[in-house]
Amino acid sequence: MSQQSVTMADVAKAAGVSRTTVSFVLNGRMESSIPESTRERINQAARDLGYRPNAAARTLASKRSSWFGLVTEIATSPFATDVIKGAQQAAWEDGNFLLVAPSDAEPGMDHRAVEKLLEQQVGGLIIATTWHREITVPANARAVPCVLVNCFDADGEFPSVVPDEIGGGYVAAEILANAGHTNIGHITVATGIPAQIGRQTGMKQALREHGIEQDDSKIVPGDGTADSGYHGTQTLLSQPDPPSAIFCGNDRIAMGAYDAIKELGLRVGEDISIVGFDDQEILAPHMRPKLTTIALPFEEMGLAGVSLLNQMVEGSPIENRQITIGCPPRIRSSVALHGQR
Amino acid sequence: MSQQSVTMADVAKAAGVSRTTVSFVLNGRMESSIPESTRERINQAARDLGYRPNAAARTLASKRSSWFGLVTEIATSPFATDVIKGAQQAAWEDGNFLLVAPSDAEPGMDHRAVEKLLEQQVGGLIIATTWHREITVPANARAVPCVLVNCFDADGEFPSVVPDEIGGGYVAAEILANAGHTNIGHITVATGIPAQIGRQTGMKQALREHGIEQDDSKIVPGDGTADSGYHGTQTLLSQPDPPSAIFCGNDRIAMGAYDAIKELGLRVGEDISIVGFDDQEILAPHMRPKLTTIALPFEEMGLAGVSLLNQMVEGSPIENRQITIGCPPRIRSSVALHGQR
DNA sequence: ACGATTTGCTAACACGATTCAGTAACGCGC
DNA sequence: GCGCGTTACTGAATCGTGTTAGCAAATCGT
Repeated sequence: MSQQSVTMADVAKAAGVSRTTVSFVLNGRMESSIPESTRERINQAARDLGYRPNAAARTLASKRSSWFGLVTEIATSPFATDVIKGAQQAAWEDGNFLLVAPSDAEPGMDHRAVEKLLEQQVGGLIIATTWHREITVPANARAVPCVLVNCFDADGEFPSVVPDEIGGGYVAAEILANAGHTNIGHITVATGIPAQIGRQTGMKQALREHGIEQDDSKIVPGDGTADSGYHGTQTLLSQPDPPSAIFCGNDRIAMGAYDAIKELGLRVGEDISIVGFDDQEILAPHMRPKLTTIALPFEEMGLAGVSLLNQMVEGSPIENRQITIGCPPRIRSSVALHGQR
Repeated sequence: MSQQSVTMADVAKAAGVSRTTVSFVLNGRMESSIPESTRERINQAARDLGYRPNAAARTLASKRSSWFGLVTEIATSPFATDVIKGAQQAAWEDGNFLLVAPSDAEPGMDHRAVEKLLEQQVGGLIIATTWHREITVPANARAVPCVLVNCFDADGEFPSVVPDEIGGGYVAAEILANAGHTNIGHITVATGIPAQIGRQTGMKQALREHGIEQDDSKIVPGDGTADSGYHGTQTLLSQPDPPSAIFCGNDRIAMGAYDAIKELGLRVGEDISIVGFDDQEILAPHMRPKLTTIALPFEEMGLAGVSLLNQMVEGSPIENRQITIGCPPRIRSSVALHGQR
């Protein structure tokens, strides 16, 4: 109906020049010598007619598209948002678009998603996961430059961007150590995944450097739920020498820990200090007291992924194929000074 | 480099037919009489060569694209995810794509976003917001069919999909009334927005039908934060005849309410019953006790939006321009029977 | 056995850009 | 007034597909 699309030819006619000239002017090709007067005339005509370039035609003719594909598990995640946001932002600034495809549910879905994206002529691919882990990349993803975000492949064939779990664990423990705590508990986020291994490694290192030794009984396995935090905390606090501080593997665990502590008649951030992990925005700043935690830099990871992809598409050499993004602490009110004075 | 794109012409040559025939077969045009044997030969050739259709060329030639544009505030929202997810799913099932553009930050951004999407030849637009409200639609959105999700325009020019706030408020109050509560408090989610007005209206209606009259002092204004829930609850419970149940305008308010109740030495779900609103997945099911709340149907709204858009694009008449999606209760453990026996 | 219909395909134009190769007009030095 | 370089453009091919119109051969009806 109102599909009265104005084409370059229309603009050309209106300005009294050829399509070629219009193309040069509108794309800002300066190497062709076209006087300011003509440029202005063409731009004016384009504006008057309400000219809107046809991206499909452009893609076809130039063999270069203005978008990247992002494959992610939309389903289970408040995190996906942040990755998308960061990637979106970076792409948008270069005039690029993000085509988001879901990789949920059945296996093989990701292969189909990549296939669909390739059909759309994406210039590059980002594959992102909601929790940090190893994945096997669908074979067809090799057709274009591809970057992994929050995940990695076994042989390191693909460049990847992951959070610095070790650094995060280190900072968490350091915060507690610096506050004077020497008896520190830890409830793990899960067992055997990069998040748990990294965070625990970082914690151990920080404690060692502060001359604190941590008994194995102070580390209790959790499963990422508030329930596991609740029970883990009960376990820790019922020991003969209960810790004065607990590093919780994630914010939900911290949430459960709060409940257990309060039920025992103790006060979080006074009697017992807590540090979480993830910095979930609808959780951590709203807990009482507000949770001190370590942020997972999803937005920055999405951003870094797109930057990396841009470099690859432009053919620049990649100096660093394994980018880790720092996990910055968010100091709030759940850690108390503990001390010997 | 590996851009060895296989075209229809290649498939045609391999199968020993013309390009036209390949196009017919691959698009499943049955009105042209082509024997099964030829079809099979062509399909085989396409598979062997790894043929992948070029969406840009297809869009250009057919003047119909396989994607919709979704404009949303990516930034501030765990909700955006769900809308995207629902829309994604619906679009995907019809072989369509969702092009997601951010409308954040500066005003005018949404206009630019729509412009960009139109350049990509989107066949329709969805404009979604993170909280239910009135918006002014960018003028250029009228170029293609356009549906509003979780928002609406002043004159109802555009079809919209919004949550049934009144129904949600009704159900929330009904849950409490049915449990035997007659003295019910309410902490509003904000002041003067559709969510507050609708939920409060629904609550009043339910209470009236149950023969319960609610004093104005039982309604305290909140601002959507946990803090306002905390203080609101203190206000309510320090009254001469404190309520036995509180309907919280959202889940974060409920979170604050929990803290206030526990601090007073009372037990949530036993001494005081709580109903929330939103059903934030990383919050409500993890609270202790698990929060009974009313869900905001973001995913369904995204889905409904795309369905509506599909109808419009196909030119079907729209029977219902103002779709409201129900807000279903999620019964958990924060409501206790209160009673006269 | 002959015209009419069906079957099985193909030629050719269109879509809206990009881009390479080329050219007409003009100024300028000598 | 001839050659040369610059300025200001334009023509035509190309990208990969959709789509209409039509053609040759096979089949059918009588």
